[in-house]
Amino acid sequence: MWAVTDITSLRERRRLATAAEIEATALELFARSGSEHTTVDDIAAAAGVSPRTFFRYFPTKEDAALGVKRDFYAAVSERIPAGAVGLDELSRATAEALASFSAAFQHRMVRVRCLAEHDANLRHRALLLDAEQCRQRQQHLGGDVHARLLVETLAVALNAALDDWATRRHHGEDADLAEVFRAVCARQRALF
Amino acid sequence: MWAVTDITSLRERRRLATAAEIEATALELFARSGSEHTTVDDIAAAAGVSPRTFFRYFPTKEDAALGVKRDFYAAVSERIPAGAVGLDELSRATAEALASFSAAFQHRMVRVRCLAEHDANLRHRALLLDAEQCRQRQQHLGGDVHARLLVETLAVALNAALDDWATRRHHGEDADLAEVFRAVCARQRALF
DNA sequence: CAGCCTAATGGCAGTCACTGCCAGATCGGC
DNA sequence: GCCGATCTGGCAGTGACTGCCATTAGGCTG
Repeated sequence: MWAVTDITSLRERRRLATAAEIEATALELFARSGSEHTTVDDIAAAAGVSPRTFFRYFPTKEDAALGVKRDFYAAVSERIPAGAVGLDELSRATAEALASFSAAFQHRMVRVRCLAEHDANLRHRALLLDAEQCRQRQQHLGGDVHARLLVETLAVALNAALDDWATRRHHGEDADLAEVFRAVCARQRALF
Repeated sequence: MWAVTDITSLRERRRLATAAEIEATALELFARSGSEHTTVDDIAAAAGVSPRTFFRYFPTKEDAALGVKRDFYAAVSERIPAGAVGLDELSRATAEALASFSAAFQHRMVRVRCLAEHDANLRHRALLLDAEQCRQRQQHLGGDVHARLLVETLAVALNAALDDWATRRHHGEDADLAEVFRAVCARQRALF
């Protein structure tokens, strides 16, 4: 048991490389034929691993393409202060997290969002990840109705902003994610 | 080509009866063992139909237990005016729809909500139905960001209210659904 | 009542997602 | 070089879901 082992041991690096290879392959095949007409065997063969190994990395074929979504949640979550209980506070922290994304990461996000837009399987799986994330944050904030409303109401704005932003980006517009999010939050507030 | 044929032709009645039989069976088996450990063959056998026939009535085993959810959407949708574009207006119409439910229907709702609370498969499938419903309403209202925020923000309050209400009911409290919904809407508004 | 069209059902074979199990290869520490 | 832990591949098995075809039952028409 490697006391303070380096994050990049050989095994760790190989694992990450394999996961990345599978993810890239899945994205390419899904973009070509849609997840509906792509089998796990297809992805595994194209990525150079056995189907059995595929399932050691991802629980479903859709998950293989949604790595960026998990990274997104990780990035946002670590920017949110522990004791936040106000919508303003959470929105601001979220916007700051969005503003910190690298160009490469933003590009990955756009790609996957555009893919999911026309792919029901991907959309559904992404929805479950969203819900799971909301559940975790909600319990982290107390688990009562107030926490639920807070987390889910924010999630609505966040997802709407992400889709709006990705669409604009995909159409060539140079939209700023944090700015789009703030604008969407304002529109949501205006509903009341 | 039965010009104004009765809704309850023999065939129609038998179909509805079969669907109801399958739904009741699924609910019972899910309550006993969870959807995870219940196979379609189990449900079909207990309901007295072949597995092949089961899939002619429901696309997945989870759907067999969520009939009340589809009925719920149908009931709420038909009460919502066509040209509604304000949150207040939609909330009020929704509350009125909720107030019109029969005791029997409310009982079905409580039962399924409590079942889904501890059953990940059911919860996930219900989530997809919710999303699909939101999508439809959103497109019905124009399909822009405003429509999306409107529909999904309301859906957050509605689902939170339904779960809160079902929990109270399950604990013996005589909670009024429309009232709980209005209270949750107020709490959501107070977030801003 | 007999005949006929259509809907409903059951069975069967097939695809595919996903899992448990076991055997072989590989890596890292000694 | 040796050993324990990890990674991998293959294989068999379960279960969801579908397409196809033969049989049955409902309901209309002559």
